[in-house]
Amino acid sequence: MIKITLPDGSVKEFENGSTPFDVAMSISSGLARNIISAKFNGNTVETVTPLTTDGDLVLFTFDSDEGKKAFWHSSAHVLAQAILFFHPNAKLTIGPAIDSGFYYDLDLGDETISEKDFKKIEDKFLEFARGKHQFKLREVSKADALDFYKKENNEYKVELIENLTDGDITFCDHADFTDLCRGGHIPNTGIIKAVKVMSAAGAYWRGDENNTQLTRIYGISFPKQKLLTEYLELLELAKQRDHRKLGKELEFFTFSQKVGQGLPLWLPKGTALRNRLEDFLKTAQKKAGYEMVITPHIGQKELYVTSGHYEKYGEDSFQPIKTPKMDEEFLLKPMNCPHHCEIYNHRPYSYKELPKRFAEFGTVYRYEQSGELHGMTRVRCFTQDDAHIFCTPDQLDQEFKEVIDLVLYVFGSLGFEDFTAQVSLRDPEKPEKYIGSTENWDKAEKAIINAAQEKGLNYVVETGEAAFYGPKLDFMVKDALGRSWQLGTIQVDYNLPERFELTYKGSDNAEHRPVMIHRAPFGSMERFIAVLLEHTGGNFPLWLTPDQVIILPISEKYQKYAEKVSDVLENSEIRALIDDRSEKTGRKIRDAEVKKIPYMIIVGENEEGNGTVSVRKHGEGDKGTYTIEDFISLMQEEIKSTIKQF
RNA sequence: GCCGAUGUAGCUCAGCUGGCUAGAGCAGCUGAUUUGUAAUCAGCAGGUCGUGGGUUCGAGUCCCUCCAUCGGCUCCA
Repeated sequence: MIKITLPDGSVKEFENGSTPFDVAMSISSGLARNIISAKFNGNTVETVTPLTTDGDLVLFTFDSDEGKKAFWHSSAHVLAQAILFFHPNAKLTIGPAIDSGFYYDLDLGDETISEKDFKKIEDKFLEFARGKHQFKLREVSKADALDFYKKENNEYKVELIENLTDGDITFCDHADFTDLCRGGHIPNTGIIKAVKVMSAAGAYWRGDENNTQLTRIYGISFPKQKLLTEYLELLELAKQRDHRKLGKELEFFTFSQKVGQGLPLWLPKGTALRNRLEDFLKTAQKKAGYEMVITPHIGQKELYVTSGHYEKYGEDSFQPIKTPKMDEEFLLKPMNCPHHCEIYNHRPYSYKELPKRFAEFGTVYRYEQSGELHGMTRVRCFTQDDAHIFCTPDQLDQEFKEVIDLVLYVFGSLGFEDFTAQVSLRDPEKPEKYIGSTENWDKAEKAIINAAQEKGLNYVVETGEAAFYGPKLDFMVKDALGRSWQLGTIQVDYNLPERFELTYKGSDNAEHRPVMIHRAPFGSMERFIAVLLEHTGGNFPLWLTPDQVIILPISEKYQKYAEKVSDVLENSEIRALIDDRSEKTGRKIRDAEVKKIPYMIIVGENEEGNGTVSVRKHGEGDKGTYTIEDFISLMQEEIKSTIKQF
């Protein structure tokens, strides 16, 4: 007999060799029907794996993340089986579960799969699924495994197996399909009731663009048709919050083929909102001891040779601007730091003057690959809410922590509670990707991790994600479709002070090197506003929204009164419009609702007579009648409650 | 840059396997209407069908080039 401990702490005895399925059966047959995966002593096991020791067992249904993972990973096997049916010569590579669904990467040789083929693949998938084939894991020796895939001429699997240790290799079979796999499957294919092939894309083998490009097929599957329908409806809903759609509808920004790819044009309403955001940060930064600076949009090539950017990116960026003078070349600035270093360098500093904090809403130009451009979240011209802090090594910890506070204040004020803090370190295997000494990198990485820990941030560490000049602490937020974008960023840099020979005079009367912190709480105005649009669906906090109130006179007769109300609001710094079209009130309300204007004020005979306004709130409807003064206090209260002081 | 898809009026879309002067709704303009909590009515105007080339008696429709956009990959100072 073995003792199995369940998550609720209860311990039960079972025959040696019982499976997670047997355990589930002993609890209820309903649970047994629904369990699709299990963890034994922390390791993922199949529901049919015999348990031979005492231990902790967790059972998973589709409702848990682990259950979904097993479900989708198993679905990837069936997907590969269905694709092989139509493309028998395709070579399998890998097929993992992802956050929503799964994919399988295959080398199709000369064949292709496009959207037209999805339906038949789905049909074949479901046909195989209905066969209720069991997933059976079996151990294979390294030699046999290599032999199997060498016979199939599958160099990808051979490469994978060569990196595995003998005795640790398993194949998974279901029906006539076999795949190299370490396990984590659902009991049988019959549980998969619904599948949707989402898209086909190219993906490089092992994520390296020098390798063959494989065909990646994305799919998602569910144990019930209804869940698939709901998922697809959710996707449709998410599309309604797409910043590209909302940005167009709300007239925030546009693009022009004539101006050029990835070069956004900010329209008046978008500009108004952006300026308001900039003012919000300027106020906080002033309190935090920053000083604003302004620098040119171009700089001599020499500037970037000094900074090291030219060597790193010269070939892949906007090419130098020539002048009538021979050998004179300027580059559009891809970042603000070199300019800020030269601002620091304009005079000597005493340690007593540090830290110096130079801030600039600096517009930068980067030649992003054409395939990478994406609405406002990835553009070729954007404005960073940049600042560079020059401090003594002793001040670094404190400064870094204060910057974290500022970023958290900005995120908190705008409702980004659901973010991930990511510490990006260098890849120790690829030192050629980075500039600067190992010693400085060690110091910088340590400083970031310390600060993140002391601030109690819930962070993840990503190796190899550092900038080429230093490690970073990034704040990642997801868009409507769940894609992660880097917004706020804080970076420690020992290299640029070195390269620009920045110094300060210490108390010992000797020259010392300051440490530099790059930081941008928004990241860039473009990306921040894009993600904010997706989060709010265009319904911004009252303080930020371009038009706060629209006044709707019932007819021309009340135009004068509408203007009077507008003037009073304007005197109280409330942004109001008047809809003076000769339309019915219902129409004006509809249009104002579509424009997502937070408050509508209806004025007619009653209001003019009593000096009042009828208030309607966006998305909520009629709020009743207020005196103008009461309405203004109502607005001011709401504005105050949505914006905190730093 | 690579893989797959898309591109018709300011916006959203129709236009079957190539065949009359390319359609609709919204937005716009003109006129009527003077309106009480999500679309008043009528008329008008608006497109060299992304670009350039080709096949054909004939191309929005088929083929190729380029451009842009979308979903991914790689990249992201």
